[in-house]
Amino acid sequence: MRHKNLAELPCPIARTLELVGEWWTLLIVRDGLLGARRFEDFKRTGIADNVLSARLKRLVDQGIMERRRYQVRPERYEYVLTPRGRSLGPVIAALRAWGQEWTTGEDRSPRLVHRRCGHEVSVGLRCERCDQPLEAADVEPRPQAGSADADRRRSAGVGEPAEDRPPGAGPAW
Amino acid sequence: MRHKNLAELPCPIARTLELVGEWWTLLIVRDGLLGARRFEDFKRTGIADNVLSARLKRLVDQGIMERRRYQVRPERYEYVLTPRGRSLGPVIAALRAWGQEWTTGEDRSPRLVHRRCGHEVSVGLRCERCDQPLEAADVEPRPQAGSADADRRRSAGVGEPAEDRPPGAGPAW
DNA sequence: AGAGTGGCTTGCTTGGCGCAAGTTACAATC
DNA sequence: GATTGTAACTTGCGCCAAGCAAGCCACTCT
Repeated sequence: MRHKNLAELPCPIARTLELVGEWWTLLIVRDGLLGARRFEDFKRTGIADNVLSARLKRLVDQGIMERRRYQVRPERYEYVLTPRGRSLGPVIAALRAWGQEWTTGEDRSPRLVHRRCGHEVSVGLRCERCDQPLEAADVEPRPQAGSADADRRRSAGVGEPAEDRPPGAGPAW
Repeated sequence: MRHKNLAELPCPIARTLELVGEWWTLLIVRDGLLGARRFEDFKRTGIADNVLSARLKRLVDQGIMERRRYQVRPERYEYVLTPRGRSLGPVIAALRAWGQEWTTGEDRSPRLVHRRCGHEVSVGLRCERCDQPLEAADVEPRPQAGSADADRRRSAGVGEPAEDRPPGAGPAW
């Protein structure tokens, strides 16, 4: 039996994970962002050949990477991120930031710097109107009008701390 | 044979994925951020009982969630994110943003809004010095001094487009 | 007494992953 | 011209993880 198909859930996060949530996939995207192009480049992370082969194939099918021939005799191919793939940058940056803050271990990964000023770059939440960086505490979820979730929340009181729940029981967001 | 242990790689992204990269785990964190607390809440996404049970156990062991008793007879437990878990917010937000831009399908997921002004929130890269939102193209990777990667790059010319590589062959970052 | 609830566990089956070895089509070296 | 090397794969094997269904336990409710 295969993995359950997350793409059928009415949620963009689940759909994204369906495409890139398999073991190794986001590390391949990371390497792609850092300039890896060839099978051997990606293998260096420690992924098994057959798995790498399957992942690259799937990423190409999904339009996240592009397979291009860089040599004719013998035929050799390399893999580069498409715009769709490159726009996973913030996901990778967010994973990286969390790992740096909350895990310990060697860190030989390249810093990400602003090309113009050389200063280190961070990821974060931002309000487009206020044009300000936000903390998680400044943010709250708001069910979409007409969604099943909104209905459920209205009738069950989820989202508003309910009486039978301990204090601080509201959503973290 | 189990999954290979990504935590041994000298990379904060790999270490993060070792902790939350398993199938379903980030959807559980998503639900936690949105206020889910009980086994039944998390099950609603469609995850199998035994898998959910294993994931929650692991998240608790890792300090990402906390198991607390909310009722004595019969004993009932619920799961809430710790600060460590809540700070995965930007990861979830980045996955969500990518899914909204690059996948199609129903979207019943709650919007994330700025608590004060009600305006929708986005995630993105930011230079702390320039205090400006950045595009992926404004960002470049810079190997850490003394890292094995820096050495490899110097000798192999990775990072600087090499002559035997097609145009546009530098890192996307 | 019987049904329902919530948080589990157990057993079964399929398939994903790691590992090692083989394959193809060449180029380079002895 | 025979061997060695290289890059991108594929194949085969064994174990473990995920999905599914069922059962369990300690209650409460009808």
